[in-house]
Amino acid sequence: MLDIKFIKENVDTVKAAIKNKNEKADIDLILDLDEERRKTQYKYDVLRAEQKKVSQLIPQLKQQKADTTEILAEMSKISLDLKTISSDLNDLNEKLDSLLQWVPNIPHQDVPVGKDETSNKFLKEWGKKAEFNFKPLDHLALSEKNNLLDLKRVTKITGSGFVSYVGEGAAIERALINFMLDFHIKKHNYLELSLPVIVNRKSMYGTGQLPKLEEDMYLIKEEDFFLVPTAEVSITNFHQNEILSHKQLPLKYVSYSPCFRREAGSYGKDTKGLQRLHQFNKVEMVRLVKPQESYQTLEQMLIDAEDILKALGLHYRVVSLATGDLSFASAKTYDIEVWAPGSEKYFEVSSISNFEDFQARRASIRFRDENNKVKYVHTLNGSGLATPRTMIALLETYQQKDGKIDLPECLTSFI
RNA sequence: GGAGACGUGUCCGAGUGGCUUAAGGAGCACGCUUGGAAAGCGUGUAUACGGGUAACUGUAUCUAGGGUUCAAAUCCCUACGUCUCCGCCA
Repeated sequence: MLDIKFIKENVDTVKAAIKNKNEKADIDLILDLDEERRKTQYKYDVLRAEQKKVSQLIPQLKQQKADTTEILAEMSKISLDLKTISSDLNDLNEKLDSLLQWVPNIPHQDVPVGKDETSNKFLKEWGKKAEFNFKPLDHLALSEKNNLLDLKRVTKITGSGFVSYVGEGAAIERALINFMLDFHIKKHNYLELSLPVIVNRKSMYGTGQLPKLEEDMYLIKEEDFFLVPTAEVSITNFHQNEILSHKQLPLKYVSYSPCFRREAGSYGKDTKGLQRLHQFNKVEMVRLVKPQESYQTLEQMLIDAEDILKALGLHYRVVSLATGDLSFASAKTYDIEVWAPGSEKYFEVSSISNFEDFQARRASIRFRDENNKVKYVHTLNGSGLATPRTMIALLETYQQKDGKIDLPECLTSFI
């Protein structure tokens, strides 16, 4: 959510952001409504002040046995007027609020402008594409050889777009999760949280998944609850509606969770194996920081995620997302893409974003600074990492000629 | 799922329709006092949106949303949450 004052003072910036992010939001209508709301609020305040003043006189008048018929009649009229005005005010607030929900965050000035991922900017890479003296297999062939996954039976339990890890496959996935969690906790000093993966509507608004992505979410109708598409939702909303002390900041959290995505609109895309799933596991990092620290923190979180791939010895590259590829709530995002030699493709395994105060405003997460001023925190999150695609790269990179997988030592100690 | 109790500020806690401008206490901050500390004393202590150069000031917020009333923390309805008991299930 953007501050209405900010919108008012930066109309052109906001309109440009909406256009560059391929969003639709009617800023002119918002400004008109805000003006009207302000006027209505003032009318209400004045009349209400009058009502309170006179109401306080009534008991005195009654005590003096004065005739209050006339004054009561007058007050009755004020009361009615107030009702009308306050219902207008409610309508205006509601309308304004629902429009503001659709205004995306402003991209940071460093973010390349462009309408889709073809404008993403290459930043750096680490390691080299693995080379083989035989023709490397892709992860599907490898998992078949080693019996790591079952992609057929799983459709009986649920349907397509789900995976079952079997035997050593399940062990590898579990090792990955434990390895990553441990790494962030011990080496990067994050605090582990284990939170619900079922959240209410308010939380989904808080982190900005709603209203835009409702179609992409699994909904539990009876309760109006959602399955989280990422642990970011649970972690960030952990502090929903709080005023923290500056002494508590920065907060660094890491959490493992399954993630649920309907992937509506991407049927038939990347359906092969582990590429795109309705349910997958992910280790997620979230930080709440003071505003002046957030961009430095973004760089640190990128390094935290990179460290995992380095430890696993997987070649990757980092790109900075263009405005059109940026998520609704993000001001700046780095994607880490890992190389999978058998598939001969880079796969996105991490997305690290700075939301500045966009989520903090929606979820109302504030802090009292050194001068006792209440300000919004900045929120950031990053995958560290998503397991299925990491698994693809892992299997394909460490395959041997005989089709066996020779896993790096950092993982085998977790198996 | 059934029955009941409860929900007040940072926390505890008073408050059954107007004398509440939410008492009182604790905590916290600052000051006085002290060689230093503690105790004591004094002062301050929410958030949001308006108005004003400012001191200051108007409105809203007692879980949330509705209702009754000239007037609601207080009465009524609904939702949510917490706790207790019962039932059911791990």
